[in-house]
Amino acid sequence: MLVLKRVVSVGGIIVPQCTSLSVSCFSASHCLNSPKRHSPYSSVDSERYSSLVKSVMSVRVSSQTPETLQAEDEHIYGPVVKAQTTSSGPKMRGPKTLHPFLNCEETLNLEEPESGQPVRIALNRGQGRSSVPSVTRILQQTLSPDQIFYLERWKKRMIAELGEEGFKQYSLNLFRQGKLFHSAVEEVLTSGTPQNRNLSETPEYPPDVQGYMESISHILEDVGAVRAIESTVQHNALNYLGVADCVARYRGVLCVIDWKTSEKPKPFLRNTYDNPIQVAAYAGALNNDANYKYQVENGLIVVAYKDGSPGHAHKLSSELMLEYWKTWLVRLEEFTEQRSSHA
DNA sequence: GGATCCTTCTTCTTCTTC
Repeated sequence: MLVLKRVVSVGGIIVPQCTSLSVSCFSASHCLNSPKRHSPYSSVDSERYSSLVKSVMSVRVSSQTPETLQAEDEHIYGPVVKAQTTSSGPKMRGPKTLHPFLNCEETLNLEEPESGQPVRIALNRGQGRSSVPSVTRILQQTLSPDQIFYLERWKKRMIAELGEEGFKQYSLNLFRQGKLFHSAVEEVLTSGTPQNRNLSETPEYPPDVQGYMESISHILEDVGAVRAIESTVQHNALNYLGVADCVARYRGVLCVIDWKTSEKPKPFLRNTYDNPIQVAAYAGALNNDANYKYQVENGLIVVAYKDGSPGHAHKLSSELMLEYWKTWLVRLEEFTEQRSSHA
């Protein structure tokens, strides 16, 4: 049975998300090319029924909408300068074909030994890659109008509080902490297996990183068999690339892992916004990149907190990964359309 | 040497009651 879990707005299009997809979908790539067989919702005219679906599926109903909030903000902050929109043609309803998330055609060496140093393929933009867009850029340029609205509102409020310069420093500091945290995680993971990492001798992290590392120490204990770290993945057929944080086993399951720092608690997967799409995009690229001789179906988003409170590990099952992969394909196609209309 | 790239982050209603 299919269960309609929630409704996600993708570039202004309401996409019903389903669970309980057939597991057999992942063993044969042809299944991915015929989603209708598995999801009756994929044939729904989502534009026509979007408001209905939204009102039915929304558990919590707020009297405030982006529209009413915008009117209020305009009153307080002045008129909004709207970004130019590019959608001149008919609204896209989803990708015409679903490219396989897994690459089943190539001979894969699943028996590849997992010991040894993790792979780290550096990003080399010089080798004809300059025109290949990145996962981050694609996600940033295909944010939904709601996402753009809330992000802009947040930014305005922060600037009102901190001033332009204060906000700039605040943002730089968040980025700096994120980078330091990534380096520290990398250092721990390359220092050995969970068993022989010397956890009693706590390494001296920079003060800004100490709390984050404490926050995820219980999660790192379950991460082993690290295969790749900060490694470039490129989907040659779909023409995009990215740098995956980590590929390793979490509680025995091979995952693409993304490490995140956060100021706010993110106890649920839905609190991580586009992060699951990012992870699915990396996994799909890795699965279709000849540099990697194995396939990864699962994902993990690890959220760390500065005050050292227990971090969250959000598991992305292969079923969920496939759902987010489909969402990624929509975003990718939207980006490609944007690009061609600008050319 | 400088410029550019990929990342690093940032959003999710309100204030009604026990």
